[in-house]
Amino acid sequence: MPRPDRSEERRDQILEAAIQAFAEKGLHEASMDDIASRAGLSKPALYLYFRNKDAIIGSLLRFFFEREMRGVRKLLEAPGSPRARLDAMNEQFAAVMDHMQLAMPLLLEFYGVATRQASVRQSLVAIYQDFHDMLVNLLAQGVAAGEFCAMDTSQVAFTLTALYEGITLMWVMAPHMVDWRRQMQAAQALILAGLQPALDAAN
Amino acid sequence: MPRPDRSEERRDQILEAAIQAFAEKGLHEASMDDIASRAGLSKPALYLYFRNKDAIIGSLLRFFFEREMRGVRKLLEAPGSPRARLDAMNEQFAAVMDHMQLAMPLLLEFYGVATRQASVRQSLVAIYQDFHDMLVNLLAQGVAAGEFCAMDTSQVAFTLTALYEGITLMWVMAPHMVDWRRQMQAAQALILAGLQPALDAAN
Amino acid sequence: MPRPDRSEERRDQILEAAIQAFAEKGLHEASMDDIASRAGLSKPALYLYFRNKDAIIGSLLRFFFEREMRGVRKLLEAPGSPRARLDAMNEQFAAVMDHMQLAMPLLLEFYGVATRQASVRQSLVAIYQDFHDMLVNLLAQGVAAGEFCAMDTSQVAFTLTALYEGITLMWVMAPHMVDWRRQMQAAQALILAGLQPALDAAN
Amino acid sequence: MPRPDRSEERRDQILEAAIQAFAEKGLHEASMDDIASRAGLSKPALYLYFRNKDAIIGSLLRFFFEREMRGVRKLLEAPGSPRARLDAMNEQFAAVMDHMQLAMPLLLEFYGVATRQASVRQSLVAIYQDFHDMLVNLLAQGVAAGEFCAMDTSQVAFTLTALYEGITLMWVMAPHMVDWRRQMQAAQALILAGLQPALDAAN
DNA sequence: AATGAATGAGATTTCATTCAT
DNA sequence: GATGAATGAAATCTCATTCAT
Repeated sequence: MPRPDRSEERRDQILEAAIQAFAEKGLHEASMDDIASRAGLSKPALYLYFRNKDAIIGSLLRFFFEREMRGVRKLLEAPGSPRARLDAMNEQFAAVMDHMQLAMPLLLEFYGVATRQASVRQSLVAIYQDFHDMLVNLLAQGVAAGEFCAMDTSQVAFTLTALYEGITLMWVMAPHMVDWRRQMQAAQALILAGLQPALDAAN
Repeated sequence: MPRPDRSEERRDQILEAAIQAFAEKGLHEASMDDIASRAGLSKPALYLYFRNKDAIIGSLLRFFFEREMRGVRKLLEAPGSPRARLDAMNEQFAAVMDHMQLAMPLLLEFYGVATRQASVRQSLVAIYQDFHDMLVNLLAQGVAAGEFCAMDTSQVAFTLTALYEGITLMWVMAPHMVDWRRQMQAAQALILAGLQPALDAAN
Repeated sequence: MPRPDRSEERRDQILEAAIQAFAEKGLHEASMDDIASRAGLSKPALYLYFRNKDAIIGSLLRFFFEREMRGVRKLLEAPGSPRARLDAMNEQFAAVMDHMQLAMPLLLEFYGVATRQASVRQSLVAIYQDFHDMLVNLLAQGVAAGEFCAMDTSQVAFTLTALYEGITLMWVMAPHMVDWRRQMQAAQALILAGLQPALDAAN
Repeated sequence: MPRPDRSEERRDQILEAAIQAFAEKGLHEASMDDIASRAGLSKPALYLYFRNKDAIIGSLLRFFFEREMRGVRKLLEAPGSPRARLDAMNEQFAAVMDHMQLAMPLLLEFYGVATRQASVRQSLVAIYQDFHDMLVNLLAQGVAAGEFCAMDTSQVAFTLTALYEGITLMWVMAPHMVDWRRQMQAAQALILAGLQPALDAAN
């Protein structure tokens, strides 16, 4: 009688432990021992599920990024007016941020990894691209529906993406001074103010 | 005959080498040996000028941050209309980015350091604050001069700051796809479009 | 099937090797490598059982001192007349000295450590105190039994303790010239000669 | 005009500094830098006067030991009865101890060095021998003068020497608990009590 | 005579990784 | 599948010692 494959389960257990260890001590400072003890496993056990430390980091990267991409995709398919969906998106990301505050330093270290590993960098760029494309789509719908004036949708999408990144970065550095939700809403309002549908003068 | 003091010179030489080594290999992966060989010195010589590796990183951090703050301060005192000065600022930062492309991964790692060291984090936050304050000042002048409509200057300043950070981050990840100068100009134009003085025509 | 715990065994193995290495080369000159090779282990293996080199030295110190204290305690409980027990004590220590000749330089270095580390110094002083107390006890019994005349037992005990230390020190420096056993017996006889019970003839 | 030779002066200056540094930090822990800075000289200057660190330690050893031997010699030639001269000797050594308390840890480390270097060991043994011979002489005079009963002068001299060493050792370890002067006097009295001239029962 | 500057050699310690069970 | 035990490799740092001036 074959036992159920606990492989997947164990991998998740390890990744969870790795997130904790990395977030707490840093990507380099956290040792395999740190991860093993948090996972309640022995050190060699880690090597049964991951080839080495880099493999753990890689898996974690994919885990983070894929989740982000899933989030983006969902929004793309959500119902509602473009404006409402932008608001919903902010809301959703704000919620994620709240939950992820502790892991944020880790995310930042992932950016550091990305600068050195082309493959990682490309994953990240792919996310930007996806997000950008979705925004373009959303904005175009808004223009078509007369919610926004004519615009260079790609350009505006890029700006919004950069705002997401920038506000997040600042929030990570000074969580007590930056209210992610409020700042993002305000920033978006500022952008959209310049994109009122005609009757007014357009750019 | 007292020999000239080469101390400062050597320190710079080492910091220069450290920038190279760190940018190339990463903050943790670059060893003291890597730095020493790039500086054309022996390893122990490094310890004549810096107490330890952290001291080198610390000096480098201060070096980067202080330069950034100097840049910001200069802009505050520059002549010209607010709009023109915003443009000049973009231009200046764009030029800096061009020169710093190789060191950007290092800068990103510094952000990682910042998330773990309160003192570093505070230096960084101080820069944000300075930049923000300067922008508030600039925007207020623009409002007073009738160049912009009434606004929450602090809010707009924050948004512009976040844009700087966000665009830079994206540019670091995909330098070939992101044209810092153009994107920043466009993003700023977008913001300012919503801040036209009332009842006037567009720019 | 749980493997037997070899932990204690390994620790002893390392301490044994450390004694050899330290005795041979000196406390500072003997490196972790020296200890490891004598123990037939790799250097990192040492760190599985001792936090660092100081921990090894500390364990060794305790090992030496505790053994000495055990020796002292046993004597306290031994049977026989006070005089006979003093002789027995000399005999026992003489035997120990014979076996420990090689480790004596190490012991001397421990004294050096003791001068710089209060905790070590206190352990050593505690041994002196124990030894002294035991001798006081013994002498008091002798006085009570009429074997010795009245005396300042504490003072005499101190003198005997100092003799033990002094003779040992001289023997370490010149083992070929100093016969520990004979010198100690003679010295003790000299002291006891002045402590004849009143009005009695000599021994 | 030849300047006066400052060589000797400089050497003493360095040795003085070395005593301080060694006493404070320990023979191994004190670095050439420590010595140089205490001597108010540069590090290379030390090498103008001493071939290396060991040479400094060697000089210091000789310095200490020779002074001790000079002290011993003086006593030999002093006037007075044997008993009185023994008392005077104690007094003198007690005074030395008072002044040397800080350097005592250093002396102990010298013993450690002695265990590893035959030449040093021999110097030390020579001192023991000198001291012993002087005591033999003194005791013989006392016997001749009827101050002491007949005895094995060599044996008694050895015991007294060991007492000096032992009491000093214990005093170094517990200076607050051991009063060198008092203990040495008492111990000597104890010995001499057994060496009363005849009329009483001899040993 | 004197020293600022430099370095070769080596010490301790850590860690990712593997073996034997 | 799991792990206690072990290690090769490398990193940081220190120090006695020496040049070049």
